[in-house]
Amino acid sequence: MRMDARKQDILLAIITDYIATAEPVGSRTIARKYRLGISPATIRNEMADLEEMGYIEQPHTSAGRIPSELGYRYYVDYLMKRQELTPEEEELIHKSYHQKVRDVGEVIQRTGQLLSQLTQYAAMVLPPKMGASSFKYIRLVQLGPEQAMLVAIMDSGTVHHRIIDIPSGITSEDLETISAVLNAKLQGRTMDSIKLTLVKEIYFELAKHKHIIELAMELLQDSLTRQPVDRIYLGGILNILNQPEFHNVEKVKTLLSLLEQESLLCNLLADNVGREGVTVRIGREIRCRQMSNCSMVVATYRLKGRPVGSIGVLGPTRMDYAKVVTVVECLTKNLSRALETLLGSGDK
Amino acid sequence: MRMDARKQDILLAIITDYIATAEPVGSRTIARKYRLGISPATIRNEMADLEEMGYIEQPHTSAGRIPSELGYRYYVDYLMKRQELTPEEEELIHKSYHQKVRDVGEVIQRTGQLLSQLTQYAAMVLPPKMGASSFKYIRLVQLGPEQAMLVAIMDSGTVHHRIIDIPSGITSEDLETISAVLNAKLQGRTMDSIKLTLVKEIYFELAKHKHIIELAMELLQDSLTRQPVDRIYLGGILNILNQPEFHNVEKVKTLLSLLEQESLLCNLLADNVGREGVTVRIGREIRCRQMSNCSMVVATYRLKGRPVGSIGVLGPTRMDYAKVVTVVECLTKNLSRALETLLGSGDK
DNA sequence: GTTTAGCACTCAATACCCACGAGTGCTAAC
DNA sequence: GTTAGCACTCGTGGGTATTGAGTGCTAAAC
Repeated sequence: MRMDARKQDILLAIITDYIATAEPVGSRTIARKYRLGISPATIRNEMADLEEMGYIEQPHTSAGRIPSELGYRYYVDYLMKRQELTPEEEELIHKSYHQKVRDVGEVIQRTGQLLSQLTQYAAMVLPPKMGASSFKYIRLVQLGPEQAMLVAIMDSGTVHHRIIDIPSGITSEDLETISAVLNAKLQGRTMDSIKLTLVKEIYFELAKHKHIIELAMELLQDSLTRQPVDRIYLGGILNILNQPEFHNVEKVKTLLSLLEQESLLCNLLADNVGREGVTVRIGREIRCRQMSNCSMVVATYRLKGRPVGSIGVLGPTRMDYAKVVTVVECLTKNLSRALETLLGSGDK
Repeated sequence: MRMDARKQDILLAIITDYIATAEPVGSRTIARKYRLGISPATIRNEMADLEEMGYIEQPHTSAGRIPSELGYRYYVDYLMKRQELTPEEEELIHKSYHQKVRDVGEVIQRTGQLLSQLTQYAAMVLPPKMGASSFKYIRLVQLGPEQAMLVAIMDSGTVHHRIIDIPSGITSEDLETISAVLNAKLQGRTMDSIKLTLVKEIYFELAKHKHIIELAMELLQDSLTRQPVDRIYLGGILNILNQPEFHNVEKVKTLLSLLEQESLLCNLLADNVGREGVTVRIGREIRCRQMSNCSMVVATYRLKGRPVGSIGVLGPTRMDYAKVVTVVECLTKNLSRALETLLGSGDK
């Protein structure tokens, strides 16, 4: 699948130039800008080959060449070299992560902002997955005669809450009893590890409060299933409008309509959780027809060694991969570290 | 400030037509479509008057007229008649508000979705203001050796939480003591009503735990100031791109850059909290230069009689005011009612 | 005095044409 | 294998003509 050195040089030149200018690049341009020591005519011959091999294509006969998806893939896999961050960028990152933060959401948000700011594309951050974190504290608080608030604090530093209906006979004391039982049984357990046996135990424990047991069970069940529908951080959409490929409003509309579907984005990101390193998805490699002219760069961050979420950048296929990959990698590490310190070495 | 009936008819025709077509409307069109029993020539004369009075203007000599901001204002104040909702729309609203909801955020979100769906413009919803609601339950839970989670449940059904640093000497029991004191002192009090005297009382109570008192105070203080920076619901931006006035990408960019500044939107909405009924802000009446070609329709919703937040629609000045005003009014009522039932008649 | 028909005028939008130039592929010479 | 030369393609940009919607004004009709 590798090609000879000169073809590589030319392909690299084409891609580099196209990423920088967004204009189809011709043989003259390459000969002039990238001193490869060969004439335009030779370059043309090589380009004809490259086109036949599927790495580049021509928008129309009298235009230069642009990279194909295959071309980008080759570039990302073999040609691209990391583009180190500038000292200013390093500084910005460092400052961002050393501000005082109050909750996980804030760290997530700050990461997203950095991501879009540094790359100038759209940024997405999937918050830490609930399933892998364990219960720290659970509490039911009466709100009204028929409503109560269920609050669960996880060791990952997230808080989940919801209002539930309760039968009108229930007193505050009842709720406290339930809270106590739930705490005793669930503390330290993860969402994922709540098995039927455990549920039975709780059931047994609560037998004396039979009138509320169904409520409690429903509630548990529901929490289990509903959590994954968490909100994603999405920012820097504006950046993407500065890209020439989105100068026509139709394109913008199709893209925005996709970005409005959070669940779709969640899935795209979640697919990646657990993978090692930085993943680059080019064009149709994102399994989404309307994003075929986009690319995604995604990586997974970890908490206490476990992969819990991922961050990603979305831009046109003509994206500055070298830069983006570096940024994503760097921020993944920083995010992991920030979460670690935020949530203390409160491991177990 | 009122004008004679015929001028009103013509102004109404111009605005109605322009809202529907987004095209400058000429005298012929009016004579043909709106059978006012007068000839184009007469209409032209009247139009010249209306232009002189400032209600309409001409993009260029050989085009029809479009309403000016003043024209829209006159329309909204005197000419517009409510456009009732269709049975299907009523049905949609009814269904949305009778689904089971789990927390206030969900109601907010659903309202926002309805708002953008029914109007086809961008929708904004400001969540219930914290300041006016009172503490129901407060709790500090240890997360790690130097972190704890502070959770506050408000009677408005919202939950606030943040991670705080704690000196490493503190035990879970300490935290429970603090929680107990805070609960005793703050339960039933509103954010706004926490005065210095109360803070002193808490201070006194906690004197024996002197080593953590500063923490607790800082925490309180901080909660007080930081809460208003709450997240706003924003949706249906896509709708607005369908409007012909946003067919050029530059416009889209300036608008989006504004919409990304949540705090700005919050202020725009918050300005309105407390006002009776539905407020319409046309063009530069929104105090924001870059939104001069937009209008906002805003209304305040209530909880237990107190105004706590507001909802609004943002669209081009050429907006279907009749429809939007009806929708906003209707959803405000529904939202108020939904919150009321969600949070129970747990009044005090 | 008000309304209307007629008419000359304006001006954005559209279509069309043409020249330009960037870029190619091919051929033949080096 | 490399390169210079050349004919060919085709999108772009600028200029011009045409069109048509709409106006303001004037004079006649009501």
